[in-house]
Amino acid sequence: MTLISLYNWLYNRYGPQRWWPADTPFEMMVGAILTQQTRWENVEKAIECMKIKGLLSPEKIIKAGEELTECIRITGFYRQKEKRLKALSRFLIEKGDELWKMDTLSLRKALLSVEGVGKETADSILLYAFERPVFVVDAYTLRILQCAGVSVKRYEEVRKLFESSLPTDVELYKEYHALLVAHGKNACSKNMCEDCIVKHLKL
DNA sequence: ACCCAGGGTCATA
DNA sequence: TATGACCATGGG
Repeated sequence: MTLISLYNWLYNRYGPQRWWPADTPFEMMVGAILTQQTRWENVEKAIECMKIKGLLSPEKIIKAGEELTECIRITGFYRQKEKRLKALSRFLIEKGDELWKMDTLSLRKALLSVEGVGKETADSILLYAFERPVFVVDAYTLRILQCAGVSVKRYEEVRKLFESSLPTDVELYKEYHALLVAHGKNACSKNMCEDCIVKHLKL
């Protein structure tokens, strides 16, 4: 059992996921902040609200007040997330187009310097907004590997494990991470390792 | 009533 | 480096 056959197993089980569900790179980045430790369904509501209020741009967000607060309240941690959205917006306005010319490593470092953008959020943005071949590791990824009997290491090591075991393919990375989340939500959430089907796959 | 969600930061040891 | 507290609303 390899990570490639795990992908095939997940794909056969759940089908194509077609992530990230967003119309623009900026919308994707906003979603990445808002979905931290939060159900995606509530993020969708928040983003829809922001669209209706015309707040879905960096320029509007840095100037926004109570309107923005009310839109994102549903996603929880909303005081933090409001600051984070503003920090991200300031960052994007300041850097402008040069971000798209940067090499992936520099871009990753730059993203990590933004308040509220940690490893997973940065890597999500790199993969889904900037289309860079970076494998996104999250809590589900670690848990599923654990369920499957793979000795789980730290974040960076797991990322390198996937990146070195798979062809460097942005579309593959996108689907794979989405599939891991799909399976995680379905059968491998917290304290559900016994029901997590991948443990029977013998990796 | 209780557990958890598509994390990150900060203080502490 | 590695834990733990904290952030906060909403769904099961």
